Amino acid sequence: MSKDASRKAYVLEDQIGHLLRRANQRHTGIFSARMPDELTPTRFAAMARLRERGPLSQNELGRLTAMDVATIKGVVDRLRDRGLVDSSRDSADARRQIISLTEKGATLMDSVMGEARKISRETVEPLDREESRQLLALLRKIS
Amino acid sequence: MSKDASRKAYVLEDQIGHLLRRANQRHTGIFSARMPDELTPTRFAAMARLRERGPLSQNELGRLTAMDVATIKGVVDRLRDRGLVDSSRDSADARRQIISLTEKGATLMDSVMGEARKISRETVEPLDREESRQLLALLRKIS
DNA sequence: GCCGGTCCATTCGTATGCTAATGAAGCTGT
DNA sequence: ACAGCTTCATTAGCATACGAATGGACCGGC
Repeated sequence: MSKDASRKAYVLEDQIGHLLRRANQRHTGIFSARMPDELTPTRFAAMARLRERGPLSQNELGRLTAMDVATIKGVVDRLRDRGLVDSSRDSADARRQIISLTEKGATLMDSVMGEARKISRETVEPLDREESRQLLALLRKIS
Repeated sequence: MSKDASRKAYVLEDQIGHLLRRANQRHTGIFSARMPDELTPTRFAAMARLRERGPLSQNELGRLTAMDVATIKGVVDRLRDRGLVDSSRDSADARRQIISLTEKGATLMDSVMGEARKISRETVEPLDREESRQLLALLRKIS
């Protein structure tokens, strides 16, 4: 009795954290099914930013993609290993690594933008247009 | 022109994947600020299931917490290292590892359930009651 | 009773993701 | 000019997370 009262119902399925984690799993699953192997959601995000903004310092790229310095470093290293980005010291500020898309990286991004849009749509496919608009708005509020 | 047309506006901030990732970051940040160090969101989820269901095979525990076999193994190993769960071979099925909460684990869970509820509330704190109800419903639909 | 298919756990490799510590470089105020 | 603060990048350590491969155990049908 008192045990039940102190427990109340803690239903994992109703917890925001668990639901966010599952929704994320759904998205990354769809992403990896549709995208070429050398792209992952985080790599794609970094390259999308570079495509949008042009060359950026590694630190700035991390901030603009919500990755901390350690994470963005790993992502950039792996993109460089695959020839999708280049890095060079900033001549004006020797602390900075300037990251830029290579030709190969830019071409790849051009070729997958269509898929990226499909992935976003497929992720919210169980929702109607108004629901998915709402979901984006609500997520934006807690980001 | 044609370049702009082929690109249209691909705004990272409007992509469901990016928003889910950011919302998740928010949640895990709040979680680690409020919970004791030995608990992480995934560990907590596993222990919450054990608390709710009693002893489970490692495989079943993984399914019930949406972790694949490799992930749940690591989580269980670390919980066992900390004395929060025990594991033993199932006498009825020699393939299975039965995972159960230890006394220490059960006591810890009892002591943190209040915090867990606060974490869920704080994660959706920017939303009003109706909005957070909607968010949970929408996320449930895409899980 | 055993063969083939399935299930369970483990291991390996790779990728995010975070904190903390370190060191180099830049910047600011005096 | 230089001391102290801040910024940038790197590294080490730990914890998810997943696919693929392996090997052992179960189970169904024959």
